[in-house]
Amino acid sequence: MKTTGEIIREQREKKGLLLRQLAARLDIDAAILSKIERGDRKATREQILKLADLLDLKKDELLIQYLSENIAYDIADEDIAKQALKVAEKRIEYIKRKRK
Amino acid sequence: MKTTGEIIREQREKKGLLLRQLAARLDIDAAILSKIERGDRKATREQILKLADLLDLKKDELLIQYLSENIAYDIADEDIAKQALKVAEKRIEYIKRKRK
DNA sequence: CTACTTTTGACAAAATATGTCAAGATAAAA
DNA sequence: TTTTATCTTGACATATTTTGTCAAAAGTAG
Repeated sequence: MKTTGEIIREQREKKGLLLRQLAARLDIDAAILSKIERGDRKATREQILKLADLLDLKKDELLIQYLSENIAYDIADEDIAKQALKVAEKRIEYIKRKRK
Repeated sequence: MKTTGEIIREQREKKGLLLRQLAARLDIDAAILSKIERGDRKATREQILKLADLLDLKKDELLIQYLSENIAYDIADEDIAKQALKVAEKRIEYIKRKRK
């Protein structure tokens, strides 16, 4: 299963971009982008959207990867992780229903 | 659907405890507990476990409520919330499989 | 070796989370 | 209705986490 960072690195290399070049466009130091690609640091939501744009990746797909990774990271250590996800799903349905 | 705060408040009242009393046992100001019960502030994971203990609630159940609420809060605004949850589930399975 | 890219770690700044306190709102008792 | 106790709210302080910079080390190709 690919990480968000791996997806980004692959696509950056496909485009022939250096860390330095892509980082400049993101307005951050190359060190951070390196860490993001390697999974040492999390990107921000804004950076993910910019990256999708700059690398011609589908925004929604990359965002799903990114969000799911954050969620998994938050609860993977919990024995009850799966149950928490199930309840979260119901909660979200509930919230969306209520908003209409 | 009940919030974690509502569950806590109900149980505190069932036990006949004042905010001040329960807060003291949690080692925080009553103001914070009030906010937690009303959904103004998030509890910490540690506080949730202590609360389950002090209020005779099942640790796992309260923790599931709490975690699911945090997850839902994080992504409820996203159109792709549900898809992110699905992928998160797969990711968690993947992580757990890998660990063994 | 040299020149270039990437990685790493120490540190700084910014943002967020967590808490205290005191004053205001609410409600029940006298 | 005044008094008393509880709860709520908002301003502020502190602590923790996140996000970033920089420079040196490590890796890679000519």
